[in-house]
Amino acid sequence: MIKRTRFSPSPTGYLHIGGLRTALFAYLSAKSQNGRVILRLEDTDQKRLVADAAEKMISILDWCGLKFDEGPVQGGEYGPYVQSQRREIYDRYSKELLAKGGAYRCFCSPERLDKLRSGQMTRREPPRYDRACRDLPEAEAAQRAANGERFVIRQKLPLTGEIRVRDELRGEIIFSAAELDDHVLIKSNGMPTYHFAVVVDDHLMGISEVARGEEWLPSFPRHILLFQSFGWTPPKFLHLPLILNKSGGKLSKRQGDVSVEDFKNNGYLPEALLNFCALLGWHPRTDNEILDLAELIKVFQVKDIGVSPAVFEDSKLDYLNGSFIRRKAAAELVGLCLPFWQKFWDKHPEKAPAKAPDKIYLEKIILLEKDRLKKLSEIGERTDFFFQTELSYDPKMLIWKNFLPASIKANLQKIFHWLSAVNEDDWNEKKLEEVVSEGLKTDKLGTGECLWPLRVSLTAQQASPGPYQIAAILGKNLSLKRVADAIKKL
RNA sequence: GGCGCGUUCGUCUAAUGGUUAGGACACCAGGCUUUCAAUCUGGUAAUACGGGUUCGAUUCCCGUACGCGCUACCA
Repeated sequence: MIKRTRFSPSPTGYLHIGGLRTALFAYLSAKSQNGRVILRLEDTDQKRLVADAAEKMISILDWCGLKFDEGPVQGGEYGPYVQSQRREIYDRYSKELLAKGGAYRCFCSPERLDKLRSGQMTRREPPRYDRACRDLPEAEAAQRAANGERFVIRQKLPLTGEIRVRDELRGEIIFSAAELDDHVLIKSNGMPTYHFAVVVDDHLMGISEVARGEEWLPSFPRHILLFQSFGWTPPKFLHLPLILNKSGGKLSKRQGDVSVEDFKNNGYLPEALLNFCALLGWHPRTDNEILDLAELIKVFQVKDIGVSPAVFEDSKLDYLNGSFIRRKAAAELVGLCLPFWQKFWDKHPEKAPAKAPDKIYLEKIILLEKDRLKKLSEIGERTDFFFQTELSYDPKMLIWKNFLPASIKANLQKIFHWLSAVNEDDWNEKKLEEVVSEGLKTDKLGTGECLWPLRVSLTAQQASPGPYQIAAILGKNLSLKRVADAIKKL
């Protein structure tokens, strides 16, 4: 039988890193076994819906590279894949459940329930529905409903005994029936709650394995019981450990960037995000941890997932991002960096190039920078000197260690002299290095006292790639102009 | 409060009833280097606590502590 998993977010906000990890594990679990992954939108709480959230969620999942086999956009034979469009289905099955005795109508008013709950709280009792309507005669309940009285449908749970459920990661978990209350399955507006919709949909959509957050563990027995009331075989369940922030708390927007969209805008690659999420609670059998989606699919195994919560700490994410940047070809990186360059130039118009730089020029720059880049968003700042004609900087920057300005000036003058002699056709990294090294040797000059000021004169930066590489890209005219400018400053 | 889940270097994690408790990131030191990266070499650093079981426990059991989750007509 083909494995079918699903990711079913609620479109009440942006996809965050925890959601991405859940999606990824569902995805990997299916894809590592040639299964299918389904995307389903759980929008049964109309009050909490956020405009555009569904669209954004779908597009960011797509950006991440997670391609679903069935879902709201691509359709499929088990649709619709949006719960709010499945009301008739839930209606039908709630009637069936009522008939089977697995549920009952409850006419209690919200006011009564509030009072009940607050009374229980003050008496330090666990807040629980008192099952007032559980034993209403069916004829009476049906009559009241027919009269238009508002009601909800509650699950009729066993009063005693224990409920044994199996989580694929933790093994058997035992709950006491007495701890569970008859929670709402169908709200008074006719919409199902999560508990009902998830069971009906997972069954109807042929889901064979559910990966979801650990926060669902407490309601897990209810779901199993519901499957049983319908006479359905439940799928396998994996409750993934939660992801915590650095201080051990819940991941939240206020703590910084948790939305995948933010990571995208800050220059992270989807490969790195996916790889990082995979490593949160899962580990490969081999020592190689740097894996893109295709590689993850190859080595992923459900049994390698751990059960303890993971703290989200982004230094490793930066490392992975750098690794994936280094893996990319220059041409592709240029395309990826372009929006970030543009953003930088928009913010610093004085540093923007006069005319749009050509692709070849950008590729050369990328080749120099890719080893140094941790995030694509750094590209503008790191490479600004490539696009300006005039550099402004403090002349002190040109000074190497304790050298005197006069001797630095003399060194730059020599370098200027040597470089001037290079033919424009020979102006390349190798030739420049040759010429300067030769000059240093004959004049018995140290490298630091010459190359440092040379590099600063070309870049106006404390840290950058080497001067030969930069000069080669800048060209003879601009390079010499910058050295001349530096000499004037001293 | 009740119920549930969890606890190995700072972080992500591996391993085993007997190991010098392994790897990765970060950090530190060194090599390469004009700088910064990349890269290479090395280093610091962990089994929450208390009881059992056992010849032996980090591993199995119990308890405690701590953390997290749930306790809605939210998901």
